Amino acid sequence: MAEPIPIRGGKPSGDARRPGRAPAGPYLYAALRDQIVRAELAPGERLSETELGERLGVSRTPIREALGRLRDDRLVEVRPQIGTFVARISPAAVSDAQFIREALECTAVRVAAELADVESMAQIEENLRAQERAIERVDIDSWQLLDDTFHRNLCDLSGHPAVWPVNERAKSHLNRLRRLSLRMPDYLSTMVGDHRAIADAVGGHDPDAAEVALREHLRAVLREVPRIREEHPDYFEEP
Amino acid sequence: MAEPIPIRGGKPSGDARRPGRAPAGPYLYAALRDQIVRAELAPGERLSETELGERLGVSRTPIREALGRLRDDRLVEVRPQIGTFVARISPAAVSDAQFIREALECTAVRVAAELADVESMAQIEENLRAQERAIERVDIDSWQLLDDTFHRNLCDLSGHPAVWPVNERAKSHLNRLRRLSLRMPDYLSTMVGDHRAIADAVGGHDPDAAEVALREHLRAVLREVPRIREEHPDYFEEP
DNA sequence: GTCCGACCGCTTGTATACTAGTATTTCTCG
DNA sequence: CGAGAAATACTAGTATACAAGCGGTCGGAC
Repeated sequence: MAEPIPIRGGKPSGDARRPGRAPAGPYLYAALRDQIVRAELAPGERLSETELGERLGVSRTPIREALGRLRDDRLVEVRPQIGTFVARISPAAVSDAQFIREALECTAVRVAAELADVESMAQIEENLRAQERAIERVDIDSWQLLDDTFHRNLCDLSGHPAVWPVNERAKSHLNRLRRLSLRMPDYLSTMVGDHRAIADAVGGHDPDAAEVALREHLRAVLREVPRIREEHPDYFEEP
Repeated sequence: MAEPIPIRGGKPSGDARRPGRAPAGPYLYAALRDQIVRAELAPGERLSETELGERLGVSRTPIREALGRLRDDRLVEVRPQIGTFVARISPAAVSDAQFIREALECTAVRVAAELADVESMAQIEENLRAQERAIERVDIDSWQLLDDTFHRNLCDLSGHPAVWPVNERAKSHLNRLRRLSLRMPDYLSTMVGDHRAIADAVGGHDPDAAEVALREHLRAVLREVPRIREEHPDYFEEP
């Protein structure tokens, strides 16, 4: 697992300190969530607060705060007195997350298509070019960040910045699948092609076309589920 | 404020114990959220973890857990070393919450209208009758619970039970306004009339009519905002 | 050989203590 | 009398200790 996170109040590990000495909870939450999404903490794996604290160089208290949020996100399951377990991927939870994601992002993209101005489209264009550069470098990590930024920018273009945080947490299960999808050949090029189609519809002020393109794009990951399940049956809940 | 909450581990206050001795955090979260929604904890009011713990008969730890979730819901703002403040109602947050609520509930009701069967409609009918009885008794608390159940049942009818918890947390700001709306004469009768129109469209398997009726219904509370703001200007953020 | 009870090791939930930061109040000096 | 500095009181964040519960193991009895 990761080396101890340098944060305020934690036992010194080397002299590395996080700039600004921000509270540890949010940082730990992001770090643990990322490890779960990347399957570095495998579905079904048993965690303990004490052990996580020792590994990350902090006491149980900020670990508990982070795990509390992960429990809210349904990424871990806490069983009192037994332990904390990385949640397995539930087909029902995936279906629910997909429903929420489509409802939020497709509604937002319609409004974005109505409101899009030159400045917003320039920002989206820049993001698309960065995605293409990341693919040329086969830099999957960068591409994934840019992918998220693309979708976030569209949501924010609706004028409702609170949509993205809600969407992001609701789609945690999908993020796990998306991460597992990335190793398919030509997958990223297909994704960027979809992104360009969506951007063209938004820039052309066509809400219907934007929604259709986005909905189709969002469903791509679901088509990967059977293959992912075949490669990683232990990642999934029993049906 | 409320008398101490009987929970596991807390200092005994009388001998009342909650059945099953469940953890305190979720209970405190619900209690504090309810007090914020009811404006019993006024917007802008300064809380401290120590004081809340003393009032509620528990240590700071479960209070912190509850406040962490309330912070996620944007119902409180935590300023380290200064205090925790009940969030004022932000017009932008209200607008965002309304957007999310419409996106989720209107998408869900369309699916519900397609899937509704006799058993589901019977459950919704029973809820509507209970709403009418609550209005006859002028029992606003019961009605509000039934109102939530009505909307929840519609969401659940989409086959995606995860929608409601996401929606419920996202619309916390709207709940505050809904609570403040209830004292209008004839408001509840209008609400139940809307509910019946929605139910009729769902039962009639008419997704378009169900969405239109629900969207109009959901927007009713926004029309109350100017009056609420006039009566309680201190509840709102500066524009 | 099987079953049951006791014990141990681990867990989470909560209480308490410590630390660092912030704001307010009080005191001193010009 | 006002301004600035120092002291004080409060806060949240984190570390640590204690309590209760759960599951597994081992030993004794049948």
